[in-house]
Amino acid sequence: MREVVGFAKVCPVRIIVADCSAEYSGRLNASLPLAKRVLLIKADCSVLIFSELGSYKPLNWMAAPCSIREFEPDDADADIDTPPAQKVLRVCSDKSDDILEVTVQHVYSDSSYDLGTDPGLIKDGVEDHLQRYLAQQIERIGAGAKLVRREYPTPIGPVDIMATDAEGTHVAIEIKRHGGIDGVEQLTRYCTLLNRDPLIAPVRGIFAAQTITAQARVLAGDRGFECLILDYEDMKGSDDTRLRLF
Amino acid sequence: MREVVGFAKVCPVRIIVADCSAEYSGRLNASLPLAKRVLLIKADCSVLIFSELGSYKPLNWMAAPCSIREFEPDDADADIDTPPAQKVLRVCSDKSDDILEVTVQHVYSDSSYDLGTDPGLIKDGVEDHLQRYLAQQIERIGAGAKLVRREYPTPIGPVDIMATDAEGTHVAIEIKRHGGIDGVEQLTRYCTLLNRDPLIAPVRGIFAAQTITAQARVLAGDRGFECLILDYEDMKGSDDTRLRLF
DNA sequence: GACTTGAGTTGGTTA
DNA sequence: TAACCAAGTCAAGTC
Repeated sequence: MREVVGFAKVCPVRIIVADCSAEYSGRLNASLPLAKRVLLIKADCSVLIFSELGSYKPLNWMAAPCSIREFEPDDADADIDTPPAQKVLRVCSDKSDDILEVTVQHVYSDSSYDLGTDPGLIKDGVEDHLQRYLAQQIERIGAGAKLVRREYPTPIGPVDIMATDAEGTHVAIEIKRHGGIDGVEQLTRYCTLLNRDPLIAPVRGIFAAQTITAQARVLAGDRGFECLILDYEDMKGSDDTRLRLF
Repeated sequence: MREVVGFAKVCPVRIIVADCSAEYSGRLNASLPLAKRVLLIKADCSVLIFSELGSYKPLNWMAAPCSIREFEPDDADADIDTPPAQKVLRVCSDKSDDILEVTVQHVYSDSSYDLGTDPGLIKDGVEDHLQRYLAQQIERIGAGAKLVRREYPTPIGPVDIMATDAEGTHVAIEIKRHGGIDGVEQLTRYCTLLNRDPLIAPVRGIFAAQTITAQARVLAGDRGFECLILDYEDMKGSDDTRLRLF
């Protein structure tokens, strides 16, 4: 095969529609049989291979930073039985020994565009809001509760919310959008640690989430934690920050 | 705005390069300022918006199943100061009330392709394979070891591999490709539970992975677990399933 | 730079 | 169908 030099320098973004097959070798090996697909080669040389269906995840890809070398077959590669591969893109990761090799058979379209730098996405997250709302509306864990602070620091990471209940007992709250076993484990680690501190012990644990899986609920019960279902819309409706504007 | 009918029926895959802005509203709100980007609209009407950089994840997207309606501005929308939007794509999820609205200002390219169904990806080297090989080659945990079964069921989920060692002591094995603290916690849960059963106790724990983080290693040691590094290529080389073919 | 945690996670398998 | 778990997860924040 003859190497074609300077591939990546043509243009920032290249879109190819072609019959292709691909082999990935790295943390796993993955093989993609010949089919018509969309190849997206971005400015950082990352490569994405898409089919007609499926989510935003490509069938196969190479993440940046990586390098691309392009090969064309010489006559020696010619074979009567199989149509000649028009080109091979060998994409090598710069960080590891991952390799994605794309063999392109027939090209339906190949075009390049300069998009320029992207101003980026502005997000307005939900999990963070759950935490903020519950901190604002801390009596949802029980009348007389008081907020100590959000993101209460410990040596093993911040507790989402630290509060005290009506009796003045400390309450550590772990918040999740969707509560699974992992979240209970996390809360366990915090409570175990906090209960070693005579200034803070005893510490109650509350596992708060919009939804909690059955297994997590059982585990939480086993660990002596209370489960609290959070109704996002309800909390949003009770939000009093709007009132503060007046 | 005037609605353009039948958008999604044009062709399975549509690739648009255009100046566009986008607003997503759903589990969170996300806003994308005007910039030149690549839009990929797949056969299932899912929409992906890419910039020049970043990983395989689009800046913004809508997952299938969803519906697309396309609008064009009428004269009433004309504005002297701002260039007129050429079109608006309103993408609505069929399952939830998620909406992605893409405003397209200037189109550099707009083409469609019929890719056909994809034969799909063939993978090799995922956790399942590690598990299968270790079950086959169970003496990697020590001479005289015997496999009890893979996916050994417990009330809190299946143990990856249950075995016995040369002395007949039960051994619970948790397998990960990359071993972190979570995996050790998982193994801890299993062993704690299993050790309560007088018919099974005592149970040794082995944390087996291709790589194990230093912290997980310390935690595993603290819990009395043995760590075992798995060499996938070596295990694959020792695979005896090929021999069974003869 | 390694590790931890969340994600509009996505995807697959099983009960 | 729902729940659980793995992912070539990715990406952000922290240590």
